[in-house]
Amino acid sequence: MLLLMARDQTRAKVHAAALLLALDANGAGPLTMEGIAARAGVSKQTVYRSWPSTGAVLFDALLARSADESGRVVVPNSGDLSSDLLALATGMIGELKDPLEEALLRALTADLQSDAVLAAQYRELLLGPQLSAISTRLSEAGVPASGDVAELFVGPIFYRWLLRTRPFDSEWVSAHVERIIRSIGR
Amino acid sequence: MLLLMARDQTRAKVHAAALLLALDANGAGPLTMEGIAARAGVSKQTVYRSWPSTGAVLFDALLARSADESGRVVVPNSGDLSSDLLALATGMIGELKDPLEEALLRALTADLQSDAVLAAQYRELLLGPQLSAISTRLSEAGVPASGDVAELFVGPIFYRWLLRTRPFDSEWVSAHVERIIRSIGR
Amino acid sequence: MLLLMARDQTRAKVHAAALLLALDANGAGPLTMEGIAARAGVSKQTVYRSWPSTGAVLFDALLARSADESGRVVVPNSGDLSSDLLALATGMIGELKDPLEEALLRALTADLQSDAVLAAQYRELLLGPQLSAISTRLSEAGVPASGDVAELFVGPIFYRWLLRTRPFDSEWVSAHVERIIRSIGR
Amino acid sequence: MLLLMARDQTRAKVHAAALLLALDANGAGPLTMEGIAARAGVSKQTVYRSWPSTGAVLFDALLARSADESGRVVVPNSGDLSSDLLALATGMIGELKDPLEEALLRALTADLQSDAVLAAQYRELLLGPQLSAISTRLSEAGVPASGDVAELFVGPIFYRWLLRTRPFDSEWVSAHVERIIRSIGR
DNA sequence: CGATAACCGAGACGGTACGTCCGGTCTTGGA
DNA sequence: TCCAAGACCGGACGTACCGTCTCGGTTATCG
Repeated sequence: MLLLMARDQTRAKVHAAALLLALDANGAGPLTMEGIAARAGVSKQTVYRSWPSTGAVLFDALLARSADESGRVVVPNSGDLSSDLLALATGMIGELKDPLEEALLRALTADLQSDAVLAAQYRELLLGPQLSAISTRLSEAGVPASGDVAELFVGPIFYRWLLRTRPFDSEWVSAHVERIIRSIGR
Repeated sequence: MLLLMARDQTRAKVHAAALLLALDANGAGPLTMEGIAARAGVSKQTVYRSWPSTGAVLFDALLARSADESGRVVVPNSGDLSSDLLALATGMIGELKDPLEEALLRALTADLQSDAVLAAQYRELLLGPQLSAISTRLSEAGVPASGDVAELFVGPIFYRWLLRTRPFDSEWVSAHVERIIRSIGR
Repeated sequence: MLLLMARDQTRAKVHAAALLLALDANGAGPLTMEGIAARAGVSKQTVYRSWPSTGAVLFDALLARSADESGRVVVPNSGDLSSDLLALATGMIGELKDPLEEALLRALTADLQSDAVLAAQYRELLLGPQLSAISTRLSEAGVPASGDVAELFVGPIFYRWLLRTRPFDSEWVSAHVERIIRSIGR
Repeated sequence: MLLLMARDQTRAKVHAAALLLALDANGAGPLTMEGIAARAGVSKQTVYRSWPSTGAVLFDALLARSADESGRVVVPNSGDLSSDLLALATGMIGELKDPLEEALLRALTADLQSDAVLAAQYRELLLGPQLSAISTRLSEAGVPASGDVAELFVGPIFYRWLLRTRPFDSEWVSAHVERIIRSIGR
């Protein structure tokens, strides 16, 4: 007979509650521990037992999604760097535009500004691997200073998204990739 | 005869208090309206009369600094685009490293994530002009899609600063400028 | 040519505002200086110049009404003590039931509990004369300890009104007067 | 093993604080929720959780005293109505003169003027029973309209106390009882 | 008639208290 | 043994009034 481990069930409920709240309360509601507990039908203490802050809950929910989901954005490697970067950028932007993902990331980004520990974890567990993957793909194409180029590639996308300067359109994406390619200089 | 410009005096006191608090309470203290009022020796209502949130105070303080200070970072125009961009990047990074400026901008950036109105003002009054100035300088040098290139220039700097991926050093800066120049393609 | 003295005009406006506010905000609204000033279309300072508290405004308004109004309840003296007391009680109760008067008196009574100066003025200028008049009428009828009897007459009316134990009806009033007459004992 | 009855303890602390504050801040201090919480060493929210206003706290404290204290003023029944009323009046006046009781009742009476709910509870739970007890005692002595006579007895005492017209002395008390007896008319 | 002072509206200001929300900790009672 | 339920202290929220103050713009007496 299977006894469901209450803890995992609880964990899932809390994650779901955090995602929902981040989604519909984006901008307005500040996403509180109390709110998450209430939405998850769980006592506050249960939430505090496992996570120290709303940011930690969000981060954990994000990690869980990464693990679950097989459809994570992955750096393609077809041999043609230009088309691979285009596909990658399109994938990243698609993810950033997904309402749930967007709400989650914006809420989390706000928390990162005032939580150094969380920020470090974010860099190590999410950002780092992503940048490394891109950097590795560039290295394989013989690009020098591949880490810096990876940042050149990702930076403007992040900048546009975070500060909402202008919406993403496909012309911009392809022009951006072309500029990256040119910047490599052979 | 002394004419007290009561309002301006108050405004200055609040600005000063916000700057100080953003400075030494960076990370730890969450910069509260109550705290600002107390530090400024001013009643809470006086703060609320003029600003709806801590973010608004910070933003206003930042604007006041921009107006006051003649030493704002300005886009140089020596005729040599490469050296001008290098000077500009160095200036921007210097500003981002200034403890006071840094504390201010980080606190403000956190607030921007959950305050759409403030975010819009920030884009229009601070970011926009900066990007425009860079874009104009690029146009004068005959660079096409100068707005996009300006973002390509600024984006990675902002990315590194916000996510603290790696510190800025002079090698990176000059390599970054070179990549930008190459990306223009002719 | 008659030049209206601005001050009296102001005084009248403030009185009117206080009466209106006491009337419709009875129970709910706590009758504030700020509210009175706003309702009177007068600056706060103008109110404070002439009265130290809301209670003082109410009291002054009440005094002004007493002076103005010729129809004040007065102790009748027809020679028949019994019918005179009945007329007096009926008049007093009628006044207490008048919505404006009632609102005014209840608001004022509440203030009296926490303002000793105001309470003393109230006793001396309003209550005292009323009790004295009744006492005098009783004396003229040869009633001993007329002051105490006056209180015996007034006390239960006030008690019923203030604590709202039961509504006044005419049977009670005449029975009350009969009891007072009997209590005199010759 | 110690089981802390947390709630009751809190309740007691709040009651004690309210009594103390009503006592020494009588007249001057307006008895605030914040003050009660501070004096009780309790958070504001804890006070608001259980009572909606200072009046409610006072009323509850008064009720608790009534329940505790065996020495409540009680209507005596020796068979001699006159001496029983005298004892009763003396007891009531003694209680009204007790500084703690007086402070409590005056503060509460002020609140009653602007809180209809509280006023109703006061009538039903404290005044009503008192008047009923007196009325019952009068009925047993064959007094007609005993409820009205009870009010005739209590009204002037309350009137003197509330408006502080004159201090109570024993001559007045016995004269008052005599007048009540005479008013019954056989 | 034009100066001069008093009065007034408007409302900023330093405060105190309001009543609410949330952060974290701790206790209790039922499963 | 675990956990929901929720009381509890603390602190910030944003608002309402308090009573004081300065500011301009009328009035209305007086030189």
